[in-house]
Amino acid sequence: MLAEMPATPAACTFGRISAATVTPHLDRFDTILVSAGVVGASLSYKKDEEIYGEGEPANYIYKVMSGAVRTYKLLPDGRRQIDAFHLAGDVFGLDSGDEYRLTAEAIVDSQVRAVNRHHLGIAAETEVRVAHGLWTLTADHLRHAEDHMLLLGRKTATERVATFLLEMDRRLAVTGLMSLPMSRRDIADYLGLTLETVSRTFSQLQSQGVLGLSGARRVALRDRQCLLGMDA
Amino acid sequence: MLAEMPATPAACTFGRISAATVTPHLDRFDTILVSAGVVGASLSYKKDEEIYGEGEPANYIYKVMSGAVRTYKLLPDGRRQIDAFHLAGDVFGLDSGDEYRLTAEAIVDSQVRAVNRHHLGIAAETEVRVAHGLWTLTADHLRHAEDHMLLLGRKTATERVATFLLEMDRRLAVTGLMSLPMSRRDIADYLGLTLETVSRTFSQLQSQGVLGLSGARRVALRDRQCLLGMDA
DNA sequence: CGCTGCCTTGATCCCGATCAATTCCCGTGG
DNA sequence: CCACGGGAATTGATCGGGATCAAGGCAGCG
Repeated sequence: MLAEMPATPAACTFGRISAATVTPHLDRFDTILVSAGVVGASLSYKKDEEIYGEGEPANYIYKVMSGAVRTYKLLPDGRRQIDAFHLAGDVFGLDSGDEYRLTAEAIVDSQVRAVNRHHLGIAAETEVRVAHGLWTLTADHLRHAEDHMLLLGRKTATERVATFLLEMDRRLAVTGLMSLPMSRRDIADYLGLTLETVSRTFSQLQSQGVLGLSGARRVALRDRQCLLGMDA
Repeated sequence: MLAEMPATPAACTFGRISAATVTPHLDRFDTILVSAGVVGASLSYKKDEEIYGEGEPANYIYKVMSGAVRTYKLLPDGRRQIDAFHLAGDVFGLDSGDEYRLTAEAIVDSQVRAVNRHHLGIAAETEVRVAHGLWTLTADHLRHAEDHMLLLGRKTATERVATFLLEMDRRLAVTGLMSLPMSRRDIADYLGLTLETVSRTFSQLQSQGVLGLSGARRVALRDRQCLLGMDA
């Protein structure tokens, strides 16, 4: 088993789920794993550590247990497009095909669960729920990508930021206050903007009272209705 | 059976494949159909006719037999983002979930084959090849979406047009001359540009000798190497 | 042959990018 | 606890690519 682990994980434990950071009930991915009869390995990555690189053999499918992960593509000159942020509970790395089409990096110190793709593939051939579950997860990613293409192709800077804030609010705000794991540059590369434009738009929304900032990463949405209106 | 057909098709025949326009050998989608034991219905749509609308119940999965189809999303004020062009042999409409997330329209008079999603879903539960095939098709769409997000978020106008030309060349150029089914506006809404910018970029590429235009829709790539360089 | 919709081309504008300082946190060590 | 260093964020000034506004041109089709 050890031989098939991704290279140089910061830490590595087997067969034990660190349940504290993910809701205890079985989600769709866990159900797939149970159906497939595989467990996977827990791995830890430090901030900015690469989990896998574009073009590498796609041997694992991952689930975020704690922390946050970005997946992105680069142009030869370094321009970067982040296609998604993956938070606790999210699955990433399920590109079909032999190679990863994106690079994945931990945004902050993160724990992930890595599941061997080959094992899942075998299970999918006999256990329909596994195949169906993997399809559904992929379709969810496609849905997000479709929405994001509309944002990148047609929305204004303010609309992009409003969409981003509502998405993050939905995904990680428990109390109405959210603490963003990602930098302004990450947000910019996700929204197809520059970090300056993101920063300016945040400031503008704050001065309009739509937003509360306590430190750059701590955001409180004060007027969701207004943001929904800006979202277009 | 008739009751489950999409509303008001321009024409409708059953159980017969108009094989002239699609390669005769069984492709991946046909293999799925054979495994699932379903055939589907042939339908014809006129230029600009809607095949399905965003938000409608997603009852069918389609394959283009001849012609071309665009799938897109709209913002409330009419801004449009085309997420993909579907040409002969392509499958579209396989959003998982109950509703279509995009609108599909024929770009030119087109024939499509419609397959009942419910039947496929049932087949997928017993026949693993069906489930696996649907997953793979969805993953292909996701791959395209990932590439397109990079284009929409980070590429310049010239790079976008170069990418588009190479994509169309790959997909529909048999002889080195291709005849585009879509208008400048369609191309613009696909690339996240205005039709004027697309037109200007075409003209510029022609004057550079990279491109040959004989009528707006007939394009010959004279220097693929140069386009590959521009593609970034 | 003419009409109508699509396309091209031109002139100008403006949103977001770029260039350029500060300023603000936040983590670290004293 | 506070002082400090340095990366991250904010803010300002200016630029420019692509959008917008506005005519023509052309081709495909009746």
